[in-house]
Amino acid sequence: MPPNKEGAGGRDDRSVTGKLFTLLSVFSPRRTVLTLSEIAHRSGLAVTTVHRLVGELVERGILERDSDRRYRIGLALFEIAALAPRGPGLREVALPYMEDLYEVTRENVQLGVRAEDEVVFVERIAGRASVGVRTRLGGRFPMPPTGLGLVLLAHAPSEVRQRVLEAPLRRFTPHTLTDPERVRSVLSDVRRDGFAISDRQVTSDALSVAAPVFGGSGEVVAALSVVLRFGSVRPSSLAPAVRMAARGISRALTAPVTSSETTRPD
Amino acid sequence: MPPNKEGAGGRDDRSVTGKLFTLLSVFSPRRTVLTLSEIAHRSGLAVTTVHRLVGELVERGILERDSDRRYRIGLALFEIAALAPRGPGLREVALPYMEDLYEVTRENVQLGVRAEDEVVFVERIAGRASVGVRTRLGGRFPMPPTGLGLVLLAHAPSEVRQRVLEAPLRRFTPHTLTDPERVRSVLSDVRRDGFAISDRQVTSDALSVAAPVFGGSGEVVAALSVVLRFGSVRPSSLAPAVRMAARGISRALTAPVTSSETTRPD
DNA sequence: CCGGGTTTTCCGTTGAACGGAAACGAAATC
DNA sequence: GATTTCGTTTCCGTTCAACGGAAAACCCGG
Repeated sequence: MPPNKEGAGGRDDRSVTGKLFTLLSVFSPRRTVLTLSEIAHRSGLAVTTVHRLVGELVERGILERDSDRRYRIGLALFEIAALAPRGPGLREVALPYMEDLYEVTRENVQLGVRAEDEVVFVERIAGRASVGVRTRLGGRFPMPPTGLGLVLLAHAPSEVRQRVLEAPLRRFTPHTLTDPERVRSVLSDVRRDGFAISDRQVTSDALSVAAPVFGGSGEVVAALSVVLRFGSVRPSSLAPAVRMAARGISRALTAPVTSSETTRPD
Repeated sequence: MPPNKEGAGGRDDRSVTGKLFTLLSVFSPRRTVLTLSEIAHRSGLAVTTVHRLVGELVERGILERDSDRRYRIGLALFEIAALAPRGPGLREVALPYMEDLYEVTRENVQLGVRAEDEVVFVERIAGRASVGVRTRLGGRFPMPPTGLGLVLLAHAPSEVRQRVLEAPLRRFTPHTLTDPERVRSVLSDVRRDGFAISDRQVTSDALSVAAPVFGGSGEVVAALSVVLRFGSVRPSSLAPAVRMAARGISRALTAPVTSSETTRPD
């Protein structure tokens, strides 16, 4: 068998770092608990190698083993990831505003950022009453069909937009826009209006209203959205509320020139 | 200089895995954004080595670099960590019950698990109105003075209890229990009663009521708590509600023998 | 233009990582 | 309870990726 080329994760398995990464990438929402040989098989790495690496990872709490002796992602990883500025860091400052927005709308409120050419969901507040959304924290989704994605894509560097619109646009419902030119025009509306509406692009019963969150130097660092059942409210009537919340977050992000950002001597 | 021994993170830096881990461990709530040489310095690794490792990590999205060229924890790590069964995985199933508990009490609701000899906070719902709590998601805290910790410690393997109670018990307020024997007796009450009350152990204005969350085989896998302002409500009056919520989570954890747990052929 | 810091490239040396092989263990299957 | 199967772990000789010192490139602020 050729050394790598397939497997599950990244491209280059030569370095230990690469191996570790592909090894960890074998875990997925569908497979959060794996045996040693499953990991080996799916990562395309030698069992022996995986055995050694995985051993070390367990020692450090990056992976965990239960009584069933199988492996899962450990708390240590969670603890480190909690420091990601664009992940939990962002969530931390955004949450109060998201809660307000939720109180006012009683609908799903979502926060997302762009990772490469997709949206990654960073936080969600889901009311019992609200429409079911199939978003998982830390999960990815194509940008064009989601409200969050439209906002992020509208403000992404043009190469990104180029790549995304060149690739075939996946259809989820009869309403999904699949013509790049149509999307392009929507995106320019988004830039003009300061918010995006994605109407039944992912499921036929839901639509979302999204607005950009700005960072210190005016770039869009995230997007905030409300997902609602189709036909419940006139979507554009929610736009001001969503924009307000998003601006609140933007301000909160910009304001704090806290000393914690500053490097201090030991 | 002796090869390792000091530095910031783990014990053994010989292996690449170890280096990577210590390197990442250099990031902390206080220092989420670092320069190359800071990382090198604080991890005790050679600049060259850090340079190479960090380069690879950035390539894979584990670390990120902004326009300021400094390094921070990246989204890729967040995405992987989102799969941790004891982290976001647990949170996912617990959240609805936590929300119910919050609706009923309008107080801070917290979820935590044990990592080695400390509590790690996995989720928190904080109302505007509720007492300020100084807990950070993914943050650690000693067990004895917190409600969550008392529950976790009460049901931890006896070696853990031994270790924790042998070590000096840190005092936070005049009320903090520092006598191991007193704590031992509290712990046995916790086991008997099925809930714990931590009265002004961390701050003089707050106390918490906590209950255990059980996993499939009857072990305690997490703890749930409500933090309230001292003097507001009779704490024991909340115990039933907290226990109910915790049991709800336990049931939800046990019930789903979903096919996603099962390994299926490719 | 100079001098501190940091970041990056270069490259010869070496030991950590590698992985085949085989022993070991656990749990179905007969 | 004997046999097969599948997963895990130990062992060990080979080799190449990782290492890190040195020096160049870069980036300020003075």
